[in-house]
Formats: sequence, structure tokens, C-alpha cells
Amino acid sequence: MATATERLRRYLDDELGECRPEDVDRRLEDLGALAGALSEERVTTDVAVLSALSSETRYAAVRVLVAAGEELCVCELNAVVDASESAVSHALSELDDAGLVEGRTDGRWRKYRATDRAVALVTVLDGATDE
Amino acid sequence: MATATERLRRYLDDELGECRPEDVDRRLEDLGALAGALSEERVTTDVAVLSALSSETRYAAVRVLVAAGEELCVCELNAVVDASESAVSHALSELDDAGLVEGRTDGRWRKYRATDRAVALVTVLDGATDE
DNA sequence: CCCGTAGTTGAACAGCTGTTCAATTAACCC
DNA sequence: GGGTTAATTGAACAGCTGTTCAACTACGGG
Repeated sequence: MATATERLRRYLDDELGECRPEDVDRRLEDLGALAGALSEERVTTDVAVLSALSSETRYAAVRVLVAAGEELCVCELNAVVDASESAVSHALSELDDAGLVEGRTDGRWRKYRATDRAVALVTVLDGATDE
Repeated sequence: MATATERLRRYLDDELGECRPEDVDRRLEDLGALAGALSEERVTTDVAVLSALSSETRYAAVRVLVAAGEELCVCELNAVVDASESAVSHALSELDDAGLVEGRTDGRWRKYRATDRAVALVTVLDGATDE
């Protein structure tokens, strides 16, 4: 880590023309603030959400639910998602854990809907909110 | 797949009270349209982007770049991202492949910035666009 | 040209992951 | 209560992944 700080000092020296120890300290502080702007817990949560979507089966399931705009029955997802029934069930379970879908039981049918967060993420991936 | 259609038929029967073969066909068509709204290529691309962010090292690097709002030198990232220099390099390379960062060489320094897409995704994860 | 620096990249490896298979659970109907 | 249906879940396994290590490439200065 000392070498990382050394290199940063040389970089600032290069950029600023001259570099005092306090310049390095300040820069490290500024950079640390950027990294520290979100908690470790938040990083873990966000990465869990992103991981939940980084599989074609789970992503497809979420896409269908978002496109539907309302809850769908698991048997409907099984009919259109290109994966086995068991794989779809695993996918829905993990999406539920990640807070991207919400499920409810209706008799022996089970229905899922996309959460607002899933909608927001999918919308961004579509580029609809590019501004 | 025949059993999936059979179950869908029973579901529609249950939901609609009665179910004709053309009802099943129509529903399958509607569901298929939801799934088919985006191309296979697009699914692959989106999943690649999401996968690129589903690692704490890559996610942290992108978060810092987004928070910085401007390009940072690799040595600056090395100073704040909690990973080895080599791991950070691998991370940046994959993020670049996924279109989430853009790099340029400045002498022997190498600098990266977050792309608009990365900014949009991170913003959504923050909930800033929840509406 | 040589040396040192900045950063990248490939291979190895430990650990992780998604699907399959089979068992299981819960609900409904007779 | 038994049988069937709807869906879930755990374990196994093949394949994938992130970090480390070491080698490499490119650039700048003397």
C-alpha cells in the first residue's frame, strides 16, 4: 500500500508540477471520500442485486414480468422462459431474495410481480432514462 | 413443453372459468410477445453489463469513477479500491469490455472515466430515479 | 539503448454458480 | 385420507469466475 501512495505522489507531482506531502494526503482524502460515499453494506446489497440479474434465466424472468406490468403465474413464466421448471423456480427464489420480484400464493397457483426496483433497473438498461 | 402448455390451459380454465384452445394460443402469443420484446442479442448484452458489475472490485471501481464525475488515473483507483493492482487492472479491462468505463493513455499514466450507462445504472441503484 | 516505471495480461487455482435430478411441501378435489 | 397438481428446494456436478503470481508491453528519462 505504501507503493500505491508513492505512485500517487509521483502522479500528483507530475500533474501539479510540484507535490508536497499534504497534497498527497488531501488527494487521498478526496479519493477516500469518493469510495466511502456508500457503506460496505450498501455495496454488498447492490452487488447482490446485480448478481441476481447476471444470469440469462433470471434476467429473462424479470424482463417478462416488467414487460407484463402485472403479476404472472409461475406456469406462465414456465411457458415462455427458456429454462426448465426447476431452473425457473430457483431463479424466482433468488430474485425474490434480491428484492426484484414479489410472490404470493393464490390457491395452488403462485404468482410473481416485478418490484419497482426491477422496473427501474430494466428501464435504465433499455436506455429510456439516458439524459 | 407440452406439459407446460397443459398446465397453462388448466390455469386459464381456472382463471377464465372456461378455456378454449384459442384462448390458450392467444395467451401464449401474448406471453411470447412479452418475452420476445427484446432480441436474444440484447439479453446477452444486458446480462454482460450486469455481470460486469456483479463483483465488488468492479463495482467499487465504477462507483468511485461515477462519484468522481471525471476521469481518474489508475494509480488513484489503486489507492482507494480495496484490491491488488492486478485485480484492479483485470476489473478495469472487463468494465471496458462491458462499455461501463472508457480509458485513455496519457504518457505512461492510464486514465479511466465512467460512461453514461454506468452513471445511469449506479444512479438507479441509489434509488435516485425511483418514481 | 538501458533502466525504471506504469499498467496489463495469461495461466493456475480455489471457490463459486446454474442446471439437473429427485425428493419434498402445500393446496385442492374426491 | 389419498391422489394429483403446482411449485420448491437440496445436493451433485460440470463449468465458470476472481485473485494471485509472474511475465509482459509500452512509455519516459538519462
